[in-house]
Amino acid sequence: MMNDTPVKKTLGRVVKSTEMPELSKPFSPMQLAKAITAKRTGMKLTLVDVSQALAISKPTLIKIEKGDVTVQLHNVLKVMEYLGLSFSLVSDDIAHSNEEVSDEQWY
Amino acid sequence: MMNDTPVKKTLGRVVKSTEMPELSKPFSPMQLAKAITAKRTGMKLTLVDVSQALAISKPTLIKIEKGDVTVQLHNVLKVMEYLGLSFSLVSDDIAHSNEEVSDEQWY
DNA sequence: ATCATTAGTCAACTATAGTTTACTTATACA
DNA sequence: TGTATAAGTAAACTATAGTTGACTAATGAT
Repeated sequence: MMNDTPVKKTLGRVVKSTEMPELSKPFSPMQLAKAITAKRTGMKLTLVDVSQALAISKPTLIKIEKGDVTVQLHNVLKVMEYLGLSFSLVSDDIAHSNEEVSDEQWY
Repeated sequence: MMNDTPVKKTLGRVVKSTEMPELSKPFSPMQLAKAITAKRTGMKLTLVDVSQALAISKPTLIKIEKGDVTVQLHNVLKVMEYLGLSFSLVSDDIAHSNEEVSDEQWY
């Protein structure tokens, strides 16, 4: 199954651009990792590009893109912001569903 | 403005339950921190409760609940999972908006 | 087949996150 | 107001994430 698409690079070079994972699926460190790699390659940036721009070492960046969670939240957030990725918080509220729908009258 | 609501604790004790932040607003470390505290207090768990359950020290937990980002992603995720919180990935796609809306016919 | 360029690994070192223990402050209840 | 419980802080120590520099492995172009 062909999962990668070649994309033109700045200097006229072609690089494998890894595919963006399904953002709708439940969050996992690997999903995050893949999204980061996909974004970076899609933006035609090398590990060194990002590494230099954010003052993060290449090995650390690689850890992040491998889904290693033993990294500082700080570093992950820096990378995400730089690449235009963000989180959204999801709470397992176990449905307040019906009772106490609101203080407001809605009908 | 009254921002906290007292809630019955397991041993018949009343504790300030901090309010859940707006999950719809843009993500920030502080939003995450507040959501975690809100969840924990809402579940009537003490810092020590969580700290022991997850084998994370109290100081580290406090760092997390203060929005300090110099903590391991690993620890943040453990706490979130335990409390029933999760992330959802958001990508600033800079609108593919119009062109190539979909492969499918939708009208 | 060779040459750039990028990705990924490794080892030694440095920086700092995380732990433990103890203490202080705040909160709720009697 | 005193007491129990929880939150938060501080310091010394330990564990480990992160860095640097050099090296190897892929990948794509010519």
